[in-house]
Amino acid sequence: MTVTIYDVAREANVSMATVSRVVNGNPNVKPATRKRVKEAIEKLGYRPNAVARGLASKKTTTVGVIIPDISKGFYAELARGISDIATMYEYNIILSNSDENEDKEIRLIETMLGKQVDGIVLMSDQISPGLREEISRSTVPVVLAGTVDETGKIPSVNIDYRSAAREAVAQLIGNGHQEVALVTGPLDTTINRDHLLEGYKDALQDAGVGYDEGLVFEVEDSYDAALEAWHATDRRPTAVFAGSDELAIGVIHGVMDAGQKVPDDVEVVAFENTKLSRMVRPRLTSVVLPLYDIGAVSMRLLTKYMNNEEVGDPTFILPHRMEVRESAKFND
Amino acid sequence: MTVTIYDVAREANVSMATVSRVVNGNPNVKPATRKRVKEAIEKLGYRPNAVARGLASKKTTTVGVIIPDISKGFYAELARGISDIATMYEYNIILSNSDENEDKEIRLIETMLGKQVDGIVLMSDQISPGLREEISRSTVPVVLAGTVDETGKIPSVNIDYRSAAREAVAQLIGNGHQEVALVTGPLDTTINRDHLLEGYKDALQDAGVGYDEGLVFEVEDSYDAALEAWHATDRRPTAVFAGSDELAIGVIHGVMDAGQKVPDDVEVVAFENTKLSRMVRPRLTSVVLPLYDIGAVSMRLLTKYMNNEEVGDPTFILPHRMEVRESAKFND
DNA sequence: ATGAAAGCGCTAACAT
DNA sequence: ATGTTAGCGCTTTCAT
Repeated sequence: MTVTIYDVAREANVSMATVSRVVNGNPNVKPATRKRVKEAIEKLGYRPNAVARGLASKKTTTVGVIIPDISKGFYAELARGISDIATMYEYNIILSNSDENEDKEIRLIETMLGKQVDGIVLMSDQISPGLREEISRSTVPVVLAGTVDETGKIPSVNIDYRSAAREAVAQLIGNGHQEVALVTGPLDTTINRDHLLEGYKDALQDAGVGYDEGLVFEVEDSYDAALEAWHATDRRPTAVFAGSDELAIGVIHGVMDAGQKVPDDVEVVAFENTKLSRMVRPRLTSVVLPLYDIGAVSMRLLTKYMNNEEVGDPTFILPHRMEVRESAKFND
Repeated sequence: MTVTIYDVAREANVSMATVSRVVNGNPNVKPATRKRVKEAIEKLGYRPNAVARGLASKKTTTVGVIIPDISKGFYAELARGISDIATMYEYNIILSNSDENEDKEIRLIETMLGKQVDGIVLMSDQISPGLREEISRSTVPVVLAGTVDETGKIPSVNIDYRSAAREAVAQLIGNGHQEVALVTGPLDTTINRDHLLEGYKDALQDAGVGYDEGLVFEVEDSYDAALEAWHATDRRPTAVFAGSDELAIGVIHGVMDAGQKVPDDVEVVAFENTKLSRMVRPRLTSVVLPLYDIGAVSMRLLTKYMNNEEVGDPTFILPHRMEVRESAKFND
């Protein structure tokens, strides 16, 4: 039924070793025999069995990708960057959703190692001690994409979220706002707690503005949650820094529902710059997270580790910038 | 370095076959020896090599997923459905983006077959003859998710797009509109050409309304394209059926830019019902495509084929419905 | 430039 | 209930 390297060898009157050589592009084959082998391959419709190859060579040319939820735009964008570079280097990807569940994450790493992946790209909100332990035990390289490891030991690719937040809030303050709110997803994730919130505080402190806990809205990471939070509060800050485009839109609609205008009464800066940011009115001024690039760079980084190339500092920081549209106006 | 089944066997004083049995949950093992083996596994940190297992058993418990573009919400949602059911049945997924490119699609199938996947889920706008040929040659089952095969030979899971379009347009006409526009993505895809457009025509015909080609706007599948199309035309239909949420939002903003109101002056029905539909104002009335379910059902179907279970009609049609919000008002 | 032969780590008869 | 023995289809020395 299945055509093997033996069948090809017989057909071409050579040994299987020779067939293996032409299949793998080894130059030590006389052109004439190479031609004969190729014809035999064509004639028999031979297709190399990657599993057998993987067993013999101990390389599978596939990498594992662990993602919280592929249906979320944020991660899907990262995944596309990872995938494109993987394809470029001729790797395939085993993709699994973790739902941020530590047990699942650990189990997925185990499964992927069992499948003999050559490397792993991991995305998560948080590297728990258990996860870190598992990663450090891994027999193949692991790199984090858009995921901060507080210890800085695990290779990772990110932007400087804290500075980005700080700059955004500074711009808002620079526009004359004294009451700048922060609307963020759950503060139990590293990025929200140690980067967005801290960057927000940094900017306040830089400007000599007092920190007012009542202006920090910690909500579930969704449009509805932001909207409801705005409906529920009677605070009326004149500026808002939101932790995602979706949160920003929720806030904007909340502001509108309160009879105010964006950006005239309230300026809003978002964080992420998905295509959503251009599809709402007013359009969002947003810190742009280069998600595709983060994915791409992390995969590229992984290829280096898989080839045992020297990589200096394992912590990569990509540049970020702000896209100014209508929800907040800055002159730069 | 790597611990094999032999090492475990030696440690537990049994044969490798026995180890294999306990690893695979074969009941024919005395509890006492099972315990010894498990302890040896634990002690040595043994992890079965899935590649070796795959070579010996000719099953890899991994399936290939070919997707146009994982960064598009439409497909990401399908993918999540596929992934969840795959996980449930203990399959892993090799995920690759095709960008709707026929050559890539064919090459991906080849690669996946080379990796010995047990089955393939394919998504595409269009099953070209070349692709269909490749699929029919596949040594493992292939099922289409959210993808229509005109021949009906290839197993697939969809909704009845044509009826959905027909019903949506009929509702609009029922609201008294005589000029109902269709804003659709490229008409060279099966769904747009043979389902949305035809369903639109069906409804017109049902109601005795003449077909006016000038009311069909074929645009690139994006917010901007819809918006620009609306800016460019001087037709002022009072109702619109849009081929996606994104197109609908573009139309709505175009309508607003023309000084008209939705739904007062123009009623708009979208198609897809992404979370976007609730995040814009007015919120979208939209035909809901059960994308997650389509993905889930197609993966479930694939498991049946992989187990050689009998499946009757290979063409599965899931139910659809309309979610009425603000961009069009219906009383039902 | 080509071939022979030994694994890679496991499953799956078959035997006991 | 447990062990023995062939493979699975390929890569990779090592010879020649």
